[in-house]
Amino acid sequence: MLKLTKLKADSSTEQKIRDAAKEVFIAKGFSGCTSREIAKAAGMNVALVNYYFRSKTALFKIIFEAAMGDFLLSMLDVFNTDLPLEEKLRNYLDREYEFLAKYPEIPSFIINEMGRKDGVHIDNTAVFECIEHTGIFAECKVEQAAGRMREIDITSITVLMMSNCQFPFMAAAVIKQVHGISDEQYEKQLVQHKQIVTDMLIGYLFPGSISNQKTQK
Amino acid sequence: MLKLTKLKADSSTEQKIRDAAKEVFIAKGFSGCTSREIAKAAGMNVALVNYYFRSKTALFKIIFEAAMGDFLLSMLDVFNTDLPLEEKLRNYLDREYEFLAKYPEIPSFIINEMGRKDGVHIDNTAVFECIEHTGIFAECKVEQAAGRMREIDITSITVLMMSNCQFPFMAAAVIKQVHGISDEQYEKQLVQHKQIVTDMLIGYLFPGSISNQKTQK
DNA sequence: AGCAATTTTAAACAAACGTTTAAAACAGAG
DNA sequence: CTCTGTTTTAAACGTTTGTTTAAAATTGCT
Repeated sequence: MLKLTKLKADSSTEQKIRDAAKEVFIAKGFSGCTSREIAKAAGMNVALVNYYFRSKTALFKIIFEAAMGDFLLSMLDVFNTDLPLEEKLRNYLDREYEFLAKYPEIPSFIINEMGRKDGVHIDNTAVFECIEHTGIFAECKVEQAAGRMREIDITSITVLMMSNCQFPFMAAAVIKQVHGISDEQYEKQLVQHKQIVTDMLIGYLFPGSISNQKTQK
Repeated sequence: MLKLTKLKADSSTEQKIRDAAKEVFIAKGFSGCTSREIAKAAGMNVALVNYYFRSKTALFKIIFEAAMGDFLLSMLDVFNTDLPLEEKLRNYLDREYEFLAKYPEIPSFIINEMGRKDGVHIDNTAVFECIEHTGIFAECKVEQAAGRMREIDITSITVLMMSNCQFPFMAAAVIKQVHGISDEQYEKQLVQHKQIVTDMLIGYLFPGSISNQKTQK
């Protein structure tokens, strides 16, 4: 055999570094952590980080794109169902809060790193068309034309959804400090905030819907 | 005279460093920039940063608290008017979008730095009571008791407001890249998004208000 | 002018950074 | 066991980091 010994390598060490890097990068950002910190978190020597992944920058790109992917995947398979639009959006909100409860730091991570002057740049067409391919946008336009959905451009709809899902997790530290509430209290807060957000968004986007006639409280 | 010469010092150099630090810190965060970068932005020698402000950390605290103050002040004098609550919230949304158009990076800055494990910690009671002292929360409870405002806890109300104001500015880079729109296009987007947010929030918080009967576009 | 205090500078400091090296430890095949 | 390629280690690399130093320039006062 020529060089098939290489195939077994990708299990332990490389994956441990990848996992540690994911945790550290997402928690602290690219410039907020060091190669040695990642190595230590993985229980490895510093040199191994560059042995498996050429450089800190190269490793970061891998982690970032994976995070971006996880985030996208979570929304895509909600949109790929064939429920009515309103139910799809309800499910999206459910899923989003569920995802964010599990990975609350990912939106900050993506937003910060993409906002940096010298930050990462994604293939914009890929992400957008990935979502558009689910037909969700077309579906919105159909509902809007039928008068069942409020006439708002797609961009604003997505910003409304993202704002009300992601911000409560991104600003958790500030909100907890300002309102002087504990971690457990804020978790409960988030549960009821999800309900409020759902009521508000569905009520606003589908003004005539039967599901929000006198559903206040 | 003993040592009154010191009084004139605070005009030029010190202020230039402060201004440069504000710009650089807010744009890149504490760990995203260096002392030398700040000095260069101010056109000064590195040592002067530590001559006027003991350390990078000390300078950062000053900048952070100033940013926090600016942000608070902007909302406080809206709440200190004696307009009806609904008008107050409308004005708040106006002011917030105006402020954020001018300083779009401040929310990210505050949220990121306060979210860091070893990040800055504010005097939580100070900020909260500063807002409470305007009577805005009491006013909400009065309106809620009178059945004119939806029964939602104060925390959720503030989170709703902040989410829909701050997030569109914080995530600007991501949204622009994903939707493939230019800076100018996104500015227009924000103008109409403000209107949408206002309609939605007012409509949700004051369900019976005359100002949102059939105001859909 | 001359003097004392303040402000600015260039240089240096140790520590930490990302990255590379060269040798050691390990694995599998003959 | 030996040999070969892969994985891991400790050490060092040249920079850059925040900070300090000590000398130079500047200022304000008499």
